[in-house]
Amino acid sequence: MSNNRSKRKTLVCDRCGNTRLIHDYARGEIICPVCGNVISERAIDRGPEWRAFTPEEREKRSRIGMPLDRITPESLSTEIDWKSKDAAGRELSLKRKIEMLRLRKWHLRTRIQSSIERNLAQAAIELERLSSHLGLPKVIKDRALEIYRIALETGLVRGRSIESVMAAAIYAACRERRLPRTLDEISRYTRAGRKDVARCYRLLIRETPVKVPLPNAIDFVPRIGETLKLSTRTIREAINILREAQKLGITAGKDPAGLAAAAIYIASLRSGEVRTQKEVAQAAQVTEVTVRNRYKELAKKLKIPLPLRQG
DNA sequence: AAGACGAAAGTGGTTGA
DNA sequence: TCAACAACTTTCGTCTT
Repeated sequence: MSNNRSKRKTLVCDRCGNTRLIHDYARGEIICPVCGNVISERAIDRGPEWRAFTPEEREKRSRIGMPLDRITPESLSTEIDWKSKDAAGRELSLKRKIEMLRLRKWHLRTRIQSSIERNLAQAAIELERLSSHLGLPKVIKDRALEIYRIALETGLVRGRSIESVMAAAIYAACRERRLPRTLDEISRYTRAGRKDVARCYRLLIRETPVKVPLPNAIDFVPRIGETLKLSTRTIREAINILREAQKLGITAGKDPAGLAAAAIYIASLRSGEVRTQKEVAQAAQVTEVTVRNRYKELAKKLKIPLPLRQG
């Protein structure tokens, strides 16, 4: 298939010579679908070279984790005691006593402050690790840290891992900014696992003022379209299909990624930039069957005549 | 040979008693 | 806490191009 969008630099897999490479925007990588080679131009911060399909596998194969933290709060803090004597046991002057009182107060505050700061510092490391895996832009990272801070100040982190709360914060930030990342994608890189992250996320939504708009299939379209290297015209068409579907109210309760995939599939057939169900399904991270079911449904309800042929 | 199709059984999450 | 439930996945045999 010739590439009519020749602006994109043609890359060749250096292992098998394949030229049809898949751009994985989620991880900021270019991947060879033939041999699985990763041709990322960004040499740093690749995803793991292994793939895991079950939590057990993930556990077994993961070699990374949180840095060991031997610096406990106790080992760092000092105390200003309440005796009003100096080191030599002499009584202090009143002026000096008042000063010491102020110092103590300040010191105590600093310690509480610094416990939050320490947690945040740890969380920031985690954020950096996760977002480099996911290729997140700075706005999302900033917002995620903000949300995390809110969670921390609400006391949500206590008893939970920094990792999973941070993952939840990232997920919330992504949805808030309408840059959809699935829970799976985000939790893939955490030790905690999807379920834990989901629980933290729900808690986050319930217990804090952080509000997130409902997931919208249209938000998924650009990313899937990009992955499939579709023209903006086709992408726009897919969005229009979804708008129509939403007007008819047939999108409720359906996986937005599946709907987006179906709309893209239809649009691709219509525009002649044909993609197979398999390709679309892979890009949207749903199965072929779901694409099929959704697109049949959309075609029927929107009265799009079938079968669709290119042209 | 690859893609599309659909049936049937299985899975994980939600809801409501 | 349990069962019912809807949406999605897996698997597989068949049809179409």
